Amino acid sequence: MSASDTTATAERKRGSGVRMVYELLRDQILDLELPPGAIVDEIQLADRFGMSRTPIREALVRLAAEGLIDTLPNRSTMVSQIDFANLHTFFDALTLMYRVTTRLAAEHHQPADLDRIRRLQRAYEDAAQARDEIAMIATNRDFHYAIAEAGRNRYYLSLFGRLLDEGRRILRLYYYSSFEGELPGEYLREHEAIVQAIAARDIEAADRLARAHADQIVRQIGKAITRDRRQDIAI
Amino acid sequence: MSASDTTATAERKRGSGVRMVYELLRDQILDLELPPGAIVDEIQLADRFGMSRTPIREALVRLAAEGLIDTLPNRSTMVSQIDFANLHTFFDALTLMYRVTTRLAAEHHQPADLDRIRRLQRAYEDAAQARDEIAMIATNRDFHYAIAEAGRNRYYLSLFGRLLDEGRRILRLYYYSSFEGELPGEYLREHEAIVQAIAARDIEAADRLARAHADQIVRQIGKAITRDRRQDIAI
DNA sequence: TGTATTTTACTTGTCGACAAGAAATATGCC
DNA sequence: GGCATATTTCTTGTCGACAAGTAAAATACA
Repeated sequence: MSASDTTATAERKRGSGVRMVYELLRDQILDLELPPGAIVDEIQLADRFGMSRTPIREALVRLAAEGLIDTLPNRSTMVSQIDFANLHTFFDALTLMYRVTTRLAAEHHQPADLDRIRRLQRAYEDAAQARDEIAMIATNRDFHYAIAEAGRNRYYLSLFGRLLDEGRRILRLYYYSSFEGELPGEYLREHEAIVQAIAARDIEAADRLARAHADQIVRQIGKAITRDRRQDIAI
Repeated sequence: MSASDTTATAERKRGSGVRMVYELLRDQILDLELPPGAIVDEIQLADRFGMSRTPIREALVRLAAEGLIDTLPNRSTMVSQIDFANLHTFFDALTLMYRVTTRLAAEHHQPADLDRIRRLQRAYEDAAQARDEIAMIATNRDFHYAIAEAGRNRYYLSLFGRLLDEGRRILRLYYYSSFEGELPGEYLREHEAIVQAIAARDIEAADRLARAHADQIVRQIGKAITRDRRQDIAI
C-alpha cells in the first residue's frame, strides 16, 4: 500500500533532500513497511523523490552505518535482517540501558524534562486507548527516549536510541499482537510509577522499576515468540 | 608532518576507495594528527587520493554519522571537538562498558578468544617496553576490544568501540603524559589479572577487576587534567 | 577613515553520464 | 537434452561539470 508518496519535483532546499530520504526510509524500515530482506533500489528512489542518485546514496550510507541496511558490493542493497539468533543479547542490552538511563534521569532531570516526559506518557495513553498499534510503538519509544535525554549522557542515549529503534521492528512483529486486543494497562501503571520515581529523585526505585518494566517486556515478547514457534510446528 | 601519503593513482579495486579513505581519516583523527577543529577539504582529499569527490564524500558521511566530524551546511566540515564539559559522562559510560564486556567475556569466551586476548596483551607489553605512545594507546584499545568481542554482544561492542575510539583522543592528550616516562606497570598487572579472571570464568572477579581498572584510568586522567588546569592558571 | 554594499573566490550540494561488476539470459557445442 | 561459454541486462561505483550558497575581498560612499 503506502500510496505513492511522491513529494517529487517540489522545490526543495539545497541539502534537505538527504535528511528527508534518510528519515523516510528509516521510518519505513522500522515500521516494517520495508520488511527485512526488501531490496532498496537507488534509481527507483531517485525517481520517486525526483532527485539524482547522489543524495539518495548519502542517505543509504548513513542507514548502512547504523546497520539498518546491508549493501553487497556491486550488487543490491537490502533491508537488514533481524538477528533472532541473538535476541537475548538485545534484551540484555535493552534492560541495562533502561536501568541506567532511568537512574540518571532521576538524578539529573530538570523541570522541563518532566513536562516533556509526562506529555509523552499521555500520548502513549491516548494511542493505547485508540488501539493504534503503530502510534503505541512510536510513543512508547519516545517516552523512554525522553527519560534517557533527561539523564544527560549522550553515549547511553545513542546506544539506547539504536536499541529502541531495533525494538520497534521486533515489537511490530510480536509484542502488541500478544495483548490480543486487551489494553496494556500494566504498562501504563508501570510508566506512571517510573515517572513518579524520577520526579521524587529516588534513584534506587527508578532502577528497580525500570528493571521490572524491562523484565515484563522481555517476558511478554518471549511468550509471544514461543507461541509463534509452536504454531510453526503445528502446521 | 606525516609525509605526503599519496597512494594516489595506483590502480584500486572498485569500491575499496571509500573504506580506505574512511579508515585513514579515522586513524588520523583519533591519533590527533588531525586535531579537533581542523578543517577537512573534499577537493584536497580527492587530489591526495587521486579519486573524485564522490567516494571521499561517502567516507565523510560515515565519519559524520559516528560523530567524528561535523559538517556545517554549505560550509566547511571540521574534525569534531572533544566534549570536555561532559567528560564525566564519558567516564561513566566507559566504566560501565568495561565491566559489562569483561563480565560477558568471562561467561562466554571460547579458547580462540583467549589466544587472541593474550596475544594483544603481549603486544601492549611490547609497546610499553618500547615506550611507543601511539602503539600503547592502540594496543590497549585492541586488548579491551578483543575482550568485548569474546563477550559476544554486538550492542555493547558498538558502544564500547565508540568509547574506546573517543578515548584514544583523550588519552593522546592526557593519559600517557601523566606517566612521566615511567612504564605503566600497574596496568600490565591489572591486565594480567583480568585475563586470568576471564580464563577462570570468574564473573564477579572479572567485574571487580574491570571496575578497578576503569577507576584507575579515570583517576589518572583526572589527575593529569587537574595538573594541566593548574598550569593554565599559573601562566 | 570607517561603514555599507557589491563583487569575487571558494566550498559544498547536485546532476547526468559513463565504467565496472555480477546475475540472468542466450548461444554454441557435445 | 545437458553443460560450458559468451552475451546481455541491470545495478552499483565513479567521474567531471555545474549550481547554490557562504565568507572574504574589493569597492563605493559618507
